[in-house]
Amino acid sequence: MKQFHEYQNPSLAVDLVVFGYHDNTLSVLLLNRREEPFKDCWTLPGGFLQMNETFRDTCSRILKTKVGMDNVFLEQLYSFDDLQRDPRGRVIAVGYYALINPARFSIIAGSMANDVKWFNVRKMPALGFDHREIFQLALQRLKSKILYYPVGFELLDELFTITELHELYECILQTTIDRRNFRRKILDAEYIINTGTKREGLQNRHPELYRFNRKLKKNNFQININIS
Amino acid sequence: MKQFHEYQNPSLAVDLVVFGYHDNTLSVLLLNRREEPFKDCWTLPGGFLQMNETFRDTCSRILKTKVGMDNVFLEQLYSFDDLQRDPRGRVIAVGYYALINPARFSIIAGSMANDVKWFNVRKMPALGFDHREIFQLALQRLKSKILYYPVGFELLDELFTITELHELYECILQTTIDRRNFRRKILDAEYIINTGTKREGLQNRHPELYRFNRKLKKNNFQININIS
DNA sequence: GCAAAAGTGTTAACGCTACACCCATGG
DNA sequence: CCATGGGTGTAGCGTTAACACTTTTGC
Repeated sequence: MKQFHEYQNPSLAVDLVVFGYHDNTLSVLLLNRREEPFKDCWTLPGGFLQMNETFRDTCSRILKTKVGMDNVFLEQLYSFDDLQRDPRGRVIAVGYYALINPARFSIIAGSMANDVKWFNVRKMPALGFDHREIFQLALQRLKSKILYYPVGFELLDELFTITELHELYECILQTTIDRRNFRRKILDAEYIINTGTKREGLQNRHPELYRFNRKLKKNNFQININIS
Repeated sequence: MKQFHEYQNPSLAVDLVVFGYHDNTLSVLLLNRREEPFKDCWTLPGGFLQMNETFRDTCSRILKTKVGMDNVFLEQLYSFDDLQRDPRGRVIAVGYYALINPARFSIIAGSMANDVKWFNVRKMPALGFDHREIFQLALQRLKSKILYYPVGFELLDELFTITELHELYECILQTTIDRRNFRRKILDAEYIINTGTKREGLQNRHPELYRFNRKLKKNNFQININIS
């Protein structure tokens, strides 16, 4: 029998769909490649797995080195194994998506010049490799996840108003949701806690500030959408 | 820069959770290993990915050679990348689950002697590697999938009665579901088509036979469970 | 006719949608 | 005191859960 690592194995990469929410817009972080293949094309940030790394480790390393982010929400999406997906050879990619609050990091089209840029998810450029497929799966996953799991908090500040959370939901789901029904749903589910403080300095009534309830009980949560 | 495949890469394997339904019991196919590691332990069927294969190809090859099955429902579960998950070295496994109708295949504890056996999912033995984790994720996925997608048909015969489908749901979800409400839900969703024929030779009223409607419209399907 | 399972109908309770209304704030 | 958005309440509708009843078959 052959020794274990004498078999030829495909290369293993991680590709990241990094979602950020800012100014009522859901965006994804893209890199403009300097090298072939897909030179000068936009692609998802990604990198190869090293022997002593888990996928999460690789994701963290990429996020840290390429875009200066740390300690973010990460979830595995799917593994992409098409034989032709990388012109350099057999590369299998494990897709992950990350949710980050752009306000926490300073690289909004910053340090890496034109290399790194946020793109509105509704105005995506052509992507290299099979990254469009990965991106679309990530967006779809985010849409369904937010309906039954409190994932939106990763995209907002520590303290937020219900209106801000409401706008986030409308933005991600691309629908209108009744403001008052949304409020009741979210409060009933006990996903958020009233901090007692209010957002000051607005022209009108100061809304109450909430934070995410990390000790939530059960999955008694289901946003229903009104399509109109 | 190094050539592409000179990097050392982890080995890539596929592990399969093969579900079968028979006699009102949901079962999983396990193999008793002849070799180290985990010699004489029960494990999920699995195998290494070859350079010219997709994961699905690998799954099909394993199903065909190890248990003689062909052309079955397959879905990717998750990729397992713990550094220590295989004592032989770094092996990354992509979990898949399959749904099969045991009646279609003859290897119910057959050709491979004591090697291959169905286990009731409620009475699983200890499993080698991290296979218990993979199995549990598969079972959980099946449970949630069956609530919104007509996946149960893969486990039944071509023609089936509503009662049989109902029993399948109760078995997988481990609850009781009101017979009459279940019938209405399933019929309203138009997931099944009345064939006009009836199951003959029973002691009581002959139930109508249905088959799966492959041209279903939309995801207007949601089984709700009554826990009692 | 009886037992057992299949098929059909009904009702009451609940949850959701679609609203109207009041409140707080700055200008 | 007006404009603007935040906060609260509620009526009506639709869906669902929880049932009872009838039908068909073999013995």
